[in-house]
Amino acid sequence: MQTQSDIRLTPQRQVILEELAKVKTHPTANEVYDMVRKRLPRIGLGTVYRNLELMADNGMILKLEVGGSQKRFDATTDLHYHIRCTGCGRVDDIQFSAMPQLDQLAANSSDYQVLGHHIEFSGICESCDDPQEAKK
Amino acid sequence: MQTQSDIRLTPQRQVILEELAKVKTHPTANEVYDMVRKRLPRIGLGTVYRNLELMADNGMILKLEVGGSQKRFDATTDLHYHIRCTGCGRVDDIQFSAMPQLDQLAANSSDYQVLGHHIEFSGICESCDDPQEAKK
DNA sequence: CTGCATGCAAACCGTTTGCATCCCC
DNA sequence: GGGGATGCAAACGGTTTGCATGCAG
Repeated sequence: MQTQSDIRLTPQRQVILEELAKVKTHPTANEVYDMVRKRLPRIGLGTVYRNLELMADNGMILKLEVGGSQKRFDATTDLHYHIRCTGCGRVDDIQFSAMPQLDQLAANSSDYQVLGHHIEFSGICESCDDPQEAKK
Repeated sequence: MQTQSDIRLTPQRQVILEELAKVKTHPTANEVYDMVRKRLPRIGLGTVYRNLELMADNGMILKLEVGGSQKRFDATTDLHYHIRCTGCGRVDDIQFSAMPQLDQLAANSSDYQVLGHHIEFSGICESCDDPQEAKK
């Protein structure tokens, strides 16, 4: 919960940030790596992971811990929801207003100190909306 | 989306199911393995994974694709929400009624064929509610 | 000159899979 | 006897980490 005060903006970090901001998808670390590598061919995958993690901790970007085996990253940090295609795994934004009041409900019905929430819808995206692919 | 018609109830499967039903937590595959191993010492981890996966496909149990690196399993299959402790990673149920109407909202504001949703709250559980542990 | 950041490669961890054996129908 | 289920161990994919080098302050 720190601010971005103390993070040095190295070329690598800047490029990661720019490339992430450039896409509306929610790329995995590897996808970010691929995008960034076009501009910085010698960058290491470890650096990408380290910096994505660091920026997420700093609140500069969002780390999405959605279903599926890979984490995804999002340059848009305000509260919004996502939908994941059970066919191909892609993740899109859901365009309706967030419901911060849910946190209150949760706080009332648990012993936790509630910090926030995330809603993840699942469905079939247009490209996968083919009787064949639909399963699994 | 098949029914449990065609699944053979082997001793291993039965024990997995029983042990899972016995706990209110949402154990990871490894935790299930540990519980089951007390009764079936020779069971393999692969068998546990295979059967959890199979039962989830059959709708007999729920596979929770929550945040964090591990999948968790739940013997309660009706729609309900969860809260995950950012300190220790434990997952508890949230006791308020589900909101199936959210799916309609999502359907209206996306090009997906919406299948369902899950809400995951995050917070600090009682045991971790110690200024020291709270971070990270 | 000092420390943080990087590239690289090896390690790690959760999960999946191939295979030989076993057991139930 | 045949097909699925099991135990075991090796492979796998995504992520993390140790380490030597590089670069900025």
